[in-house]
Amino acid sequence: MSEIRVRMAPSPSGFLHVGTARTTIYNWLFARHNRGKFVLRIEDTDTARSSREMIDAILDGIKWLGLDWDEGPYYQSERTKLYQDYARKLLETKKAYYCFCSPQELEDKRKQVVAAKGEWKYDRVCYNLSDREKEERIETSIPKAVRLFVPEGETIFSDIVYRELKKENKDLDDLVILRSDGTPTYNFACVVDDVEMRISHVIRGNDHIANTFKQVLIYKALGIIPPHFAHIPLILAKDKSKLSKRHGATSIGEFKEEGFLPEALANYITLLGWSPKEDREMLTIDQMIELFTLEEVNPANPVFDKEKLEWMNGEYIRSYNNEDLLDLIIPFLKKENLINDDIVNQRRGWLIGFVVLLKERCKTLKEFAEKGKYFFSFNYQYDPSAVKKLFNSPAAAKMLRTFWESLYPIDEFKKEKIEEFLRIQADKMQIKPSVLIHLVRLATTGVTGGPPLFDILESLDKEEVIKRIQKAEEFCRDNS
RNA sequence: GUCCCUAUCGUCUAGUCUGGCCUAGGACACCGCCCUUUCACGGCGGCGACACGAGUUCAAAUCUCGUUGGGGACGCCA
Repeated sequence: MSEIRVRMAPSPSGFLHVGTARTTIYNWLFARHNRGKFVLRIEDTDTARSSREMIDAILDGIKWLGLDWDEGPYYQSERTKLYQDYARKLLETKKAYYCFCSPQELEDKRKQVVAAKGEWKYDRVCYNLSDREKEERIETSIPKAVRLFVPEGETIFSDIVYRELKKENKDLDDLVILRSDGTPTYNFACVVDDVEMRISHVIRGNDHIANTFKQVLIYKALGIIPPHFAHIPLILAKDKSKLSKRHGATSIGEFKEEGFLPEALANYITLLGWSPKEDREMLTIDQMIELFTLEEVNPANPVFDKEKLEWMNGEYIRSYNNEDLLDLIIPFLKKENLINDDIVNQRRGWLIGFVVLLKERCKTLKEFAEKGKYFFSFNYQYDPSAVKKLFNSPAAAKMLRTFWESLYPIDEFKKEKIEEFLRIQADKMQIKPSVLIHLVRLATTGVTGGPPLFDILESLDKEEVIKRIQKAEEFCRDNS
């Protein structure tokens, strides 16, 4: 068997979308599984909609996911002459012909036909021109595009995911392969590049199935055996419509900002439409490479379920070692202005403690900054519904006062010691320890949930704890 | 409108190609219990699906046809 070569060919008219990301992963996994090559090609023939910024965003997204490429990126915009050579070949062999119709003319005709409830199809006026008429138009330099002549019959190809796909050629019309400005259209550039790059397997979204029939026709006209095709199902949003901006995060960059780990996202996305069987879900990249096959890709379109991605991300967070995890969290803490470089350099041990306390409670990296805000700042609000229940009486204020006063004598502010003192105070007040615990938790963190209280208090340290409880005592008094 | 694809719990899926092992398995979510100062994590349990209708067969989630639902494509965009 000849070398396995696949390619990903994003068009830089947007950021790296989850759908594109998954197609990239499938291509990459297939290449690695078969010890083949993965080529990156930027389809930027539409210069008006392409920008360097988008290209970089896409490249960064691919790298962030932990993927790489063996060749490229190639840029179609730099290969115009190549496409023209191929088009010339087709003109010479009469598999293609010049079309002098202006876009405006065609649009008018199309509108007319559609208005009369007819089926619009290019009417081949230019194909039917006499030789003299053709020469005349060429001489007067009327802009001319090149169209592929679609013969009668049917076009069939075998798809690795969808099995045999068939289409009557009469349902296709003579497609433009070279625009009047000399640039290639997508289908043509795609075929020429896949040929030139010796692509063995074309793996892309199933929204390209209709294009594939046209491309197969181009291969045939060129007298070249087409590559293998594998169309993969499209990712849908929760309401089963196409995944778009209004459904929340759809670009890889957004997931990064929300604190998702690349390996979690890659793992989850790979499982949309493919299963390793044996009820396995948590897969390392190496395991995915080993197990991935295109034949097992499910042909139906899956729905993107962010909740499951969050669960999976939590699994990855919990499996991380604390040191590495902290490094991943630091940017998020900085972004919220909770820490600065001094704290990172001088209090790393303390930060590790913070990570340990929150790691089982966060599904994303960003949540460390959200749920852990009170570790760094007194700038938090008391949860209103908790205030109603707990900070509602002079008695509560008194309990808080008794407790913070009792903290002064503790010289070693360690959790065991604090707990011991709290239990003694509760006993003296003739209340259950849990009552006091809840009060102190709300006072020192503003919320009712979170890591074990005594760990939090030790982490905050004595001065800070006393200050916070004093403030809560005041609040409590004003509130009752 | 025309053409193409698709259909197992709410969601991702195993099982479908090679009918019987399926009173349909797992995961997320949800609910309950246990652990526990709280929230989580973890453990245990529960809820929950073969879209519908014909046909083939001793036997159908699995094969065939139709219906319905969903998706996609119909550009001198990619």
